[in-house]
Amino acid sequence: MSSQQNSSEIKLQVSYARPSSDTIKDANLYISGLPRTLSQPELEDMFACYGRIINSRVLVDQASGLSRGVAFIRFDKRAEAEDAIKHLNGNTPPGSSEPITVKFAANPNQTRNSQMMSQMYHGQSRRFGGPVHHQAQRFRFSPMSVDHMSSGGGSSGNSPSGWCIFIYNLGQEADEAVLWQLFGPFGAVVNVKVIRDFNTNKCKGFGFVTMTNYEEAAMAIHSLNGYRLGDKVLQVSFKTSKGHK
DNA sequence: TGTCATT
Repeated sequence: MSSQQNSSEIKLQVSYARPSSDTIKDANLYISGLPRTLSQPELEDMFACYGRIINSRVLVDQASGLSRGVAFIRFDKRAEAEDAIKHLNGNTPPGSSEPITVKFAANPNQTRNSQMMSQMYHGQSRRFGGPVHHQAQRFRFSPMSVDHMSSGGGSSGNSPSGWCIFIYNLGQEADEAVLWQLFGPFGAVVNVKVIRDFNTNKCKGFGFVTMTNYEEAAMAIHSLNGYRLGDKVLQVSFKTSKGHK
């Protein structure tokens, strides 16, 4: 009696590794700006007519479990991937308001070089160290009063497990610790991320913070928008999906 | 000055 089969069934696909060759090299695509509602099969449907899809993945935000609107698709051949870029890059999928970006994915092991490079410039990263913390603490709030509109309902930046905040005008040396320091005093912070250039590993000037409670997030935004960090003035707002005309 | 996440 086999007891392995319950109500759910998992199928494993096993195959020989494909021999590496130039025609199948660099056939991996990075797609961003996808509708958050798009599932992996739907994604594959969009791309299937340009070639044979070897595999695909939709990135999911760990905190919320929702799609991040970013995906990868590996085609069988590079020419197929190029074709997909030509036809789909900049297109707006039916029912969406936002064009997608389709381009070749960066190779993850390129990161190593740049990370080593950034260690060599270790020298001057303490510029925002000290006073940041107590500046933010001046904006106290009362945590007792904030539970009635915790999540949901809004139209920007919210998700089942938090409110996503966009922070613009971070310095190149900014890191996650700075974001924790800035937003932590305002309430429950679920997650922070500094967006870095893939090649240089320098901060691209912006980042994201997810906070659990709407009122705390709103207070943080109110207080930190316009805040001077190092020699830059931050712009802080709920995350939008890009293009806000 | 300018803006949304690279498995």
